[in-house]
Amino acid sequence: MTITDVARHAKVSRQTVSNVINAPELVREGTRRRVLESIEALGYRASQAARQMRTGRSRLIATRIEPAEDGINGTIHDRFLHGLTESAAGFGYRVLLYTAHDDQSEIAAVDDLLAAYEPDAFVLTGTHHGDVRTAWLAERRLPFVTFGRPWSMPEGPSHPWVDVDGAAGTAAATRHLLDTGHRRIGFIGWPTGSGVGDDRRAGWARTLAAAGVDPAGLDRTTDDGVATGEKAAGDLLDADRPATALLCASDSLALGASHAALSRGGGWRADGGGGTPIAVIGFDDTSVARATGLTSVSQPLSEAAACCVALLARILDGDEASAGEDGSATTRVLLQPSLVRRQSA
Amino acid sequence: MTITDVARHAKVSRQTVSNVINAPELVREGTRRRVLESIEALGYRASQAARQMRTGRSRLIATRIEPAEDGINGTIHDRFLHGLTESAAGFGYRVLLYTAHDDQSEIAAVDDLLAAYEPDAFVLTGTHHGDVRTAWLAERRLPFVTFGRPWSMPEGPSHPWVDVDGAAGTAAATRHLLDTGHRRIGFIGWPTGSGVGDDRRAGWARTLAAAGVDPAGLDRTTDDGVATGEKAAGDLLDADRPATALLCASDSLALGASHAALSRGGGWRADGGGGTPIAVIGFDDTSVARATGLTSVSQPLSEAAACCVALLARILDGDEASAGEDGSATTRVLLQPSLVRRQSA
DNA sequence: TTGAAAGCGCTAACAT
DNA sequence: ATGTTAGCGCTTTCAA
Repeated sequence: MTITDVARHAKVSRQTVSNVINAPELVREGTRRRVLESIEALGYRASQAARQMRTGRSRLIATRIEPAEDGINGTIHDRFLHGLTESAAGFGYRVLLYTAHDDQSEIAAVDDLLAAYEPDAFVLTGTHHGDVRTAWLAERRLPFVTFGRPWSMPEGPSHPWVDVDGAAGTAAATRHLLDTGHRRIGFIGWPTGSGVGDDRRAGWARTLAAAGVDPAGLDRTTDDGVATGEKAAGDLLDADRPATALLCASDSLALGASHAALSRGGGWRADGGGGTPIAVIGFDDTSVARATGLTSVSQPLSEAAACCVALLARILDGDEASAGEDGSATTRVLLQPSLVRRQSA
Repeated sequence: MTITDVARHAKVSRQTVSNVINAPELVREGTRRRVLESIEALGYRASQAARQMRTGRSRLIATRIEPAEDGINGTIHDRFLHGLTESAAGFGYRVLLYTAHDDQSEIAAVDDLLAAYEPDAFVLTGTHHGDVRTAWLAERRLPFVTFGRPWSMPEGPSHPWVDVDGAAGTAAATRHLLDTGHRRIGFIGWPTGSGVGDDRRAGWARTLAAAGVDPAGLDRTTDDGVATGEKAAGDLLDADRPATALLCASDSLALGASHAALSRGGGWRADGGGGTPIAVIGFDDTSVARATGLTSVSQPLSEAAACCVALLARILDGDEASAGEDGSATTRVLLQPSLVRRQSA
């Protein structure tokens, strides 16, 4: 089933069929309809390989699939990937997967892919300080978008990115806790330097400051995990001036925190028990949060994925009309997360 | 960077370079080394598109990415996908994604993909009774493997598949509970007819039978979910002859069950409280199980993915030598799950 | 063992 | 508005 078959069926030349597909305005109405009917009748679809040879475009977007590392937080990558695949299809692109375990091996994987499959663009996730991947891609003038801000851009021209405003998320969560009457709102986050983590902490800190609450002794730093979260929460709850609410940088930490609250008789699951229950809020709205009734900050992942694809489509399919003055005006998207309220806060 | 550049660099004809890559035994040692050096030096890799035009092989494996539906159990698909991508790369294949929301739309997606990208094979997940996808693919003689048994094959020739022996998993879990002294071991599973669910229930039932334990009043059927699991577990725990252990068809159900146990003071998290704690075991060893200390039956997902790829590679790269008498001897793989013991049982 | 010729299906440039 | 020509990079004959 080739373009020649269609041409024969529609009694036109091969080229006319090609024109109907790629430059319909060049073909007379009647001819076009006849060709389209033939295409329909024969169920023809252009071979991507042949097309790629000619045009140099593969209509493939490559992205890395992560090992679902930590388990709880890994699930968000899954949702992002699904959104990406769906949105890409809408623009006539397909998603090609590769694996890697660090920046360097990802560069190697990208290089490999490039030579063989020539993906038109890349979507990078998990940007971090000192990310060498973006520079590598930028140097080679390869089209790409990151899901995640460039956390350490030494000035210079940036690249297109989509991200979720984590600080706004924790700020909203903190505000909610303040509104519920809490003053001693603890924060359990990751060690300084992680970009994402610092951002989330910042939203909490600035909201507390704006409300005139002293954050002294309310900030805890720990690696991600349920056990570490439980320990840090224990710290905050057993302090001289104990926290009454715990905001966490991840659902893993929050799950641990709610265990700590529970074992001290102040958890939201400990029905009754006297006094206001200890509030706990997580981040990412993972399956665990949904399943356990944990209030959590939710990232609009499908939307983020859709933005990534839209950005790429604009770059690749060169919609000149929408390019800003400097061409970079709308290549940065910061999406707002939302607080999903459940039983825990 | 084409094969011509390499030929020039190595001072041989284009064809010889191609032979070095595709039929090394035809090329004299010295020439081959020289060509390989040129390939290395230039960083050449064959264009997949051009190769595909000639050979009709895309070295692409297509699979569906699911919407991470239920949340908790969806994460296993993620892990499978990662394994698939990694294993495929080992055989020189890449994984191409598509989405669909039911059998019919999946067939449409596959059909679409086929015409444009010509993937060499498909990996189908989530087989079920009355699955129309496999028949569709088989009719067209398209290479594919399913992760999941054909649950309703009306005799006839089957297709290659890889699955995990769910019954063996629940059997092992039941045996473990029996060994720990439990006799009243309840099972909370999905409504009859789901293949996977029936299988898991069967392992429990036959192990109880083998131990001479009467299963009367110990079997509960409910849709998947945390809330439904909690309710069913409540039923079993509040019965005249209450269950002392709860085996569940999923981690979602198990999570609900452990909540029920907890609220009745018999949960494994209720330290002390007198008497043996109520044991709970889940299925799939998801992040939730890991995070909450839930004992769960673990599926070897990377291995399953590796088997899928290996099966496909054998079919596609036609390793005649390893083909059995009837060619189907080793196209069905049933992997054994393992019980991951944690605090809950 | 190596090289030359042909052609996979498509589209960009040019000719009609 | 439609048709003709050429060639993308590769591999499969076939010839040397």
